[in-house]
Amino acid sequence: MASFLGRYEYQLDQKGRVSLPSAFRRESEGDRFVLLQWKSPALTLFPQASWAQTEERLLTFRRNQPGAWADVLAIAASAVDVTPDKQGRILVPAWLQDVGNLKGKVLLVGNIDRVELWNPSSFDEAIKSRSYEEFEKFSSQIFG
Amino acid sequence: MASFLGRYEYQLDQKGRVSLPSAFRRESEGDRFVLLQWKSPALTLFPQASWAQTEERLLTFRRNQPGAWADVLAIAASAVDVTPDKQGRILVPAWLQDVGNLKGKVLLVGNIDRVELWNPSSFDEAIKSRSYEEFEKFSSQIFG
DNA sequence: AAAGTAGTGGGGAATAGTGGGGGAGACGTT
DNA sequence: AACGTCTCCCCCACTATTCCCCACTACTTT
Repeated sequence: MASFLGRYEYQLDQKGRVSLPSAFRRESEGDRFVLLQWKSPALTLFPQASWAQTEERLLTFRRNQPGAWADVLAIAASAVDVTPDKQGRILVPAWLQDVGNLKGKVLLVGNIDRVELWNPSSFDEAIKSRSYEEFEKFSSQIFG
Repeated sequence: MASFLGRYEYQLDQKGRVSLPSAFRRESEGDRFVLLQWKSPALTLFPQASWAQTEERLLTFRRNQPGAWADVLAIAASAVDVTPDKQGRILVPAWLQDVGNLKGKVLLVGNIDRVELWNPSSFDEAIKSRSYEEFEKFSSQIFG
């Protein structure tokens, strides 16, 4: 299974393309991904394989929890299929650049089974705003 | 299986045609669709294949819940077969434009196994009127 | 030092959306 | 039966976007 780790700060060019770090390309078998926003302001990139499972979950949700239809729709509407070009870049559609607040530098962050795209300063804030005590507890449970 | 994702804002021309996004055309094998309204004010477009299953469900419904005959009839009456023309556009009959409140710009939204046609501002309202807390719960169940 | 790998930039061909002319067929009227 | 109207669909033309490809640079590897 893919395991995406590390952070890479790359350029979003004028055509809306970013390079996918070659380490990430190597990790994922196949070159099909789904890019979407579900957690503002970051964008999330799933390899096709794990997206298929997510899609299943969305479908059962839509069927069993009719009240959630708008949430399912919002997620599907924010998503796109993407495939890297020969240079290993993916195209970020304009509307996702907007909601992700991306222009110029983009931070590509590995998150184990997925990749997140962040505006570098939003990422810093998100990381810094953690509680130190909580992190202590958390990390000792994981690594202790 | 087809997986329709993303949002596209296209023009409904004076003849009542809208382009089906090429991404959607690629997803669906075959070029036969069924367009109808079952959830106001949106219109829904099913690829032939998944419509066949829906039709089965309608039939068993009409058989097992005789009280629902009028609902089944209403749905069947609102539905049309549509096929894109050589330019990839579908024709939206006038009565569906009315009930869908479509004129000028139309938002075509992927909803996994189907495509929805929305008046852009109705869509925004529908999306914005969701509860933030509910979505938090929902999305952590899906993506957590 | 040469060769390979990786990120960045941009030209140009192919694809996709938009608008409208015009012909074929359905239908209703005379 | 002939005529007119309306609808639908094919075709052509124009424009914008997308994506394929080549080139340049920096850095690493051999």
